[in-house]
Amino acid sequence: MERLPSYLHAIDSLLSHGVNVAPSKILADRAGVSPVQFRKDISLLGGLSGTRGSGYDLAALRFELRNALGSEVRVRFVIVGAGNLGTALASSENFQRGGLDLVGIFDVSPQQVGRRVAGLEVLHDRELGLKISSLGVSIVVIATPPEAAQIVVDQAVEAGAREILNFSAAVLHVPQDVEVRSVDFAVELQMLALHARRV
Amino acid sequence: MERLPSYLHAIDSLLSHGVNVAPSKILADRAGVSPVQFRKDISLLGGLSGTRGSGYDLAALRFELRNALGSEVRVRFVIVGAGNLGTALASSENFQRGGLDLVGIFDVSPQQVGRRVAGLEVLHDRELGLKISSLGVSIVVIATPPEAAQIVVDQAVEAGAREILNFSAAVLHVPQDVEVRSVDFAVELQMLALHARRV
DNA sequence: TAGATTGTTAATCGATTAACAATC
DNA sequence: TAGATTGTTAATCGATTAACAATC
Repeated sequence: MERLPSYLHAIDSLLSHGVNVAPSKILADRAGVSPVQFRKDISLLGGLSGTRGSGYDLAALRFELRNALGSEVRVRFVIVGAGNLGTALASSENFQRGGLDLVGIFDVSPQQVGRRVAGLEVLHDRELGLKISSLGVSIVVIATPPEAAQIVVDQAVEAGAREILNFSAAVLHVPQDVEVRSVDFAVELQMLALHARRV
Repeated sequence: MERLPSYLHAIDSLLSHGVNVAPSKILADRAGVSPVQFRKDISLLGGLSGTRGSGYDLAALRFELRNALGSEVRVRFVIVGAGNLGTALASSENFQRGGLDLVGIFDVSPQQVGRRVAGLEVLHDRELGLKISSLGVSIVVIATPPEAAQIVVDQAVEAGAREILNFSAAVLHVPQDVEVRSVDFAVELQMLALHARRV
């Protein structure tokens, strides 16, 4: 499931080069997986769009994928923390394919509040709860220092957020029905350091 | 294995609060995993340091973990891309526990080159290869736009890098003996969006 | 001893891969 | 038909969890 977006990306890239049909080998390579895994994933989707002997009709496959990802339904998210990390995330823009809308950026620092980032004015954290409940925001991205993370999450969940993407080093505690995904730079690095030392 | 750093973090935090012995329940909770999983992981390490009935001697456990992670051997890494993302990563500092040394930051933009980030002067990309081979850098963090990522990786691998941490949206191709870990903001968001739409 | 907690074995689960039959 | 390529079944693998015996 987590590979679907990269499949979609591979398809878009091929379509923009004028390719309309491609075998799993090509598609899988562009998405960084094995051809078998690609085919397995696609077949699990149900509405098959491959043709034995030639490959996949990219337009049909794209339709299937977008359907599976539910990309027509737009989802709103906000970023808390307008420092370097928050700014980088807000500016990345590649979240736009995929039906995602960034509708708010928050910070507590007077230096950040009022600044414009990615076309949005940075608001103070105290407005976070209201914004979440009034706009129906369900995803909150945490780009704050670890000390502030849990407090922000508690406010966000209280206001109705149900998915948290955590870029701080903090371990977050949330109710059962809230999903948390965490990205920890230090942990990722240490995994690689392990590999480096083993050699 | 990827959970070890967070166990270490939990231990350090408890030790600094004056706690010397703790049961798996407490430690696991702080690390965000189940007590069973914690015990399983620790027991897999070999040199056991838990006492039935009371819990783990934190100092001993810390020793075991640091040993397993090989934290005494310092590993050098560089960051390519000194934009918001690269700057955020360089400033995160929480990689320092763990024996990791940031020894270089690179960019192609004249506006970035010469600027100081996290105590280091930003160098031009063209110096990347030399720096990697002369300092024995094995980990390269990619914080460039996706278009530049593969080119940078090719240079880095050519110069001797063996681990890549990729924050760009590009799918990277490397030789068999090079390890790549990728963090894609858009993909993470889409996973959460999936969850949001399902509700 | 009784209570708490570890360490381990076996069961479960899910994801990946191998092998191959189906078919364009 | 022959070659290429998909779709599926079964085997494999690894990681997680449940259950419980060991023991402080």
